[in-house]
Amino acid sequence: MTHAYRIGEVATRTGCSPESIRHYEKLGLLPPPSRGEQGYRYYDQAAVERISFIRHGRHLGLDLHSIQELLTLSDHPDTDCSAADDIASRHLTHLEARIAKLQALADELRHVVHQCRGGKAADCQIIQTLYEHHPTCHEHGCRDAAAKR
Amino acid sequence: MTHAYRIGEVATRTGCSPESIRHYEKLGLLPPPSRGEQGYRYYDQAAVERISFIRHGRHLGLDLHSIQELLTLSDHPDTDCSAADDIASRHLTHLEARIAKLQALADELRHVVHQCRGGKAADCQIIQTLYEHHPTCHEHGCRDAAAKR
DNA sequence: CTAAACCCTGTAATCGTTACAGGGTCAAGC
DNA sequence: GCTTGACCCTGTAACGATTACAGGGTTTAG
Repeated sequence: MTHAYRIGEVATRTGCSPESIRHYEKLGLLPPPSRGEQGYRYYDQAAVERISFIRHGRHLGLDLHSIQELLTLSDHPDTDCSAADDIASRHLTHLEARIAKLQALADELRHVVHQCRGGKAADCQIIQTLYEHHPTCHEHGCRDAAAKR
Repeated sequence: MTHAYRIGEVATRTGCSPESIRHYEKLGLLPPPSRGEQGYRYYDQAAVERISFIRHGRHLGLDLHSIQELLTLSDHPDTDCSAADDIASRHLTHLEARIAKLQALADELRHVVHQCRGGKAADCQIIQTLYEHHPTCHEHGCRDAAAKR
């Protein structure tokens, strides 16, 4: 027996806001649900699971387009699913690149943080660095670049 | 002698697109430059350095609001610059949190990638995981969750 | 003198979500 | 009954930073 949930109930169950659910519908990730006499959306259990699927994908950082592709695969159970693996691998590669980049940024920031406690802005190392920053210089030893000014 | 550059030249020198430069002006990060008879913007060396400053800040992942604050500090050289340190520290903390989160996502993805080579979508572990994903379960050993279906 | 390359303004797109405005519907308590 | 609050509807705009137009004017090189 599959109950009929209104959008607010589904939102609670899935952790998705009603706005997001309507948004997914508009984008075509969700089939249009049945409507009550007053136009309210009514969802069955399958829809709840589909929304959870989307939610979990988002939680993993997948974009809605990738999730759409995965849903399409899921809708055709006889399809070869290596495409799913491709999507996940692609995303993983993308994540790793992003992590590496953020890691590099954090390292750069660590170099300049706590270098100007109590000083004046005119002497601030952080501000100086932004004016004179050379992308190739990541070492502590590069004083000449900072001394040029 | 400070030359007058048109926006395209400045774009080349700073690595910023002309659109971005105009955007920064509209947001108030750049003072309105002087204009030629035909309305062209003309920038001096100080403007080029200011745009480079913005560019470097963006390269570090700072948002334009933080950059705005840093520019204001820089415009008032007698101000105490501990605010600059706060901005950088705040951003570093934010970066580290984001890295940790992405790292966790990457770990989760690594668990599911390469689990369904050549199979059908109906049996795909990736798709199964998205339907049944439990945020608290990060271990390899949690088979019962996957076997419930 | 013409074509390419540049510049101008203003608007809309991107991505996913949130926040409205302006209106309708349903349950509870009085 | 009737009101109050919680819920739902649609449509539009905002967020942040950038990019991509459209539609028009200007400069520069061949």
